[in-house]
Amino acid sequence: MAVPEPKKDVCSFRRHQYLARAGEAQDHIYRLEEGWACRFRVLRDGRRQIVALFLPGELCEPQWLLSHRADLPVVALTPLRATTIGMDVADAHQQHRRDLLDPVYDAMLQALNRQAEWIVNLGRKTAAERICALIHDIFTRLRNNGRLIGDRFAMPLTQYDIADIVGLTPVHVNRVFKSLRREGIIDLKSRSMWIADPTAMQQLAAE
Amino acid sequence: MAVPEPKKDVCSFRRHQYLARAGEAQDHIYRLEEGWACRFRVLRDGRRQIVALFLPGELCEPQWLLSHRADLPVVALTPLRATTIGMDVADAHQQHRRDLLDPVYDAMLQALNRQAEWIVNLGRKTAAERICALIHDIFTRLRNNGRLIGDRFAMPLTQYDIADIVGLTPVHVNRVFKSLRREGIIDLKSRSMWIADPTAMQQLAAE
DNA sequence: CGTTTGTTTGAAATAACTCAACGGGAGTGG
DNA sequence: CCACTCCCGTTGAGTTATTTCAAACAAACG
Repeated sequence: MAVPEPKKDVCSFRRHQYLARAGEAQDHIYRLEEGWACRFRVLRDGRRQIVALFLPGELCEPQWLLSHRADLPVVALTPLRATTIGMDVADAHQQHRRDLLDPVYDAMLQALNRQAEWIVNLGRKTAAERICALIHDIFTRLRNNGRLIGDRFAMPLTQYDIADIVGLTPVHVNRVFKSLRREGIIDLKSRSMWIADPTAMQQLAAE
Repeated sequence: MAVPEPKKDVCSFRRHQYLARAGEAQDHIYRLEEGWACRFRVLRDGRRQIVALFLPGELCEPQWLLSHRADLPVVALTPLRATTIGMDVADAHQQHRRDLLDPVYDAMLQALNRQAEWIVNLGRKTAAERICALIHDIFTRLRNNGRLIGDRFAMPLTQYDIADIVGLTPVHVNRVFKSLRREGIIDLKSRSMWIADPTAMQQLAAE
């Protein structure tokens, strides 16, 4: 009996284009092939906080397969190429296709753990520790997805983006970067980053 | 054909007793009947951050059914009574028992949303806003579970606990409480809390 | 080539922290 | 029943990390 593989449509987004609006119904999730995206929340007075970061090679918002709904907006941080994974995969439930479902559950569990980690970062770490934690997290995830370029990796985030991830001011993010650079811990030019020592970086992140 | 209902064992814990240690394998989850618990993380230098709060009537760590593992420790904040929900419920997958599974998935989705909300609170809100958000969240959840006592509700958290939730110092938590009390927004005595106006409280939480 | 977006820096203001001390209440043991 | 301890709440004074405001500069962009 032939079970059809789920169909994968390709789609692309411009920078700052929405992948989902708050409250919108969703009948598919994304897998990012190229480019970065994030989920965020804006308070009434304009304060903005990014609550999830999606890197190339990762599943974006796997929990939509359970909730069928985007609770928060998702927007492209860079130009983006993605494939869609439709709800038909959710029917794998009935088809005993754990092989299709496991990556989705896995991504959900990872998301849950990463969010817990960010609560720790925001609640209990200094500015420098938060930024080092972010850099180390990005480095590790890009490496896991085979996205290192020599001893460097893409860092397309602006200092405003980073500020909205680590819960600081863009100005202060800039000062921390300046200090990390001065001490030779990182090198960052034209959206490409190098870090001297990943293990040392993890220490600085107070992991 | 008779499908057996999942068996529910009752168990109880003392305050500060662990429901799970970090990294431990788990073959069941809990439903809290009475008492509060939390998941937390301690950094090497002792800084502590609570990343999830579990109130009476709620499922505790539903994602264990997927991961079979406690990534972070869970501890009782008060004396605790709970029932267990075993892995056999996970087999509901194969039995098409969505009726058993839905509450679990629902709890997972709620946990995910609450965590996102806390990232916003910690990243972008002032001390008073964070504490009001916590009070409002607790009030709402207790009300949803029918745990209000007249116009009051149980608040067994110490100011140390609260500090570790909202990412502040116990001393500063105390000062914020003092100010909320002075303005007649809350009343708190002998572990029982009253709030003047839930809607106003939500406003103070910067929503 | 002008415009916009992002980075960098300085000086002053402030929210939250640290340190230190005291007081009350709840157990506990004599 | 008292004394002792421990935990928790409370308060004050001084310090610091981060923000705010303002401005200039660089880079990307159409």
